[in-house]
Amino acid sequence: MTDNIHLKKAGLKVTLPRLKILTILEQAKERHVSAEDVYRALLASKEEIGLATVYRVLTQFEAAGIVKKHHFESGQSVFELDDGGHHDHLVCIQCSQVEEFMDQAIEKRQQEVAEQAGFLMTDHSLNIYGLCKRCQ
Amino acid sequence: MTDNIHLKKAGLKVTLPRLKILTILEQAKERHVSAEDVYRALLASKEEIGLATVYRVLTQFEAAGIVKKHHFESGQSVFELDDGGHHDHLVCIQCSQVEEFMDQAIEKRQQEVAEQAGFLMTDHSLNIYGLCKRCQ
DNA sequence: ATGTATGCAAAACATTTGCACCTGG
DNA sequence: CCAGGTGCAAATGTTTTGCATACAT
Repeated sequence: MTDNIHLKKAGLKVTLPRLKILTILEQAKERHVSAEDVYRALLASKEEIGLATVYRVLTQFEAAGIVKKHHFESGQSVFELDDGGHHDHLVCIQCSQVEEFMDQAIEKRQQEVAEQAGFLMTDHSLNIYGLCKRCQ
Repeated sequence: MTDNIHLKKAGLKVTLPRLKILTILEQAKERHVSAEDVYRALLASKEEIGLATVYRVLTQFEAAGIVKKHHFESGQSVFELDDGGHHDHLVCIQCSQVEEFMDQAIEKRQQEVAEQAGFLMTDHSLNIYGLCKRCQ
């Protein structure tokens, strides 16, 4: 299975917790999940994996470039599989659902703004908060 | 003094802690400060104000539109006086210094992106992370 | 075998809250 | 005087860590 390769390539031992967590991230209905979400999903599938391990594994995955971590307003961090493509987020303040978008014009202007300020941009995050279609 | 008016207009009693905290926000070298920063500044000026009060007052100030609260990557929230004008942020990942900017083209595109997705935008935050001039 | 991962419980943070006391209008 | 504000300590919610045990290679 391709998951093993993913992990090995990242220099991580192929362990059951890591595989399970990776599977959950791949099969989650919502692409953007919190550590707690992952933990609950593990419990639901009768896995004996501690919350501490979930945090440790997600942190390792982030360092390995397997997932991306975001800090929305909610207080807890959310993770999503990193498919390599950059995008920004629309976050519903009612149902917490997250949609992704990507706008070349904005990306370009950001780069220009950073340059103009003498900043060496390493990263950026743009989140639009509001009510999604269903919550209005 | 204009601070009293600020507070009264917000329906807040003019108390010593509130005045002191407002003064600190106005006189801070760095416009963007954490609750802890404010608390330390109070200690430095020999004020007997608890950290809980700092949080309470800052939260009230936010509700009253006196300050804005931001969640950068750092884990703690930072506050800045709200002068009414919207702007986004350039955050130095080394020295934590924050610069402000505002770009009409980006603002406009954001609005369009939200509309296109059927989102009713209530708020948005754009943060560019990187190394500031001095830290490169 | 052996170095790395894990589970559990405890610690560490940032922030909030309950409650008795104090204070501004 | 008295509603509202404050200080302190304890509670909360999230994330991290120490350590003895279990597991992958």
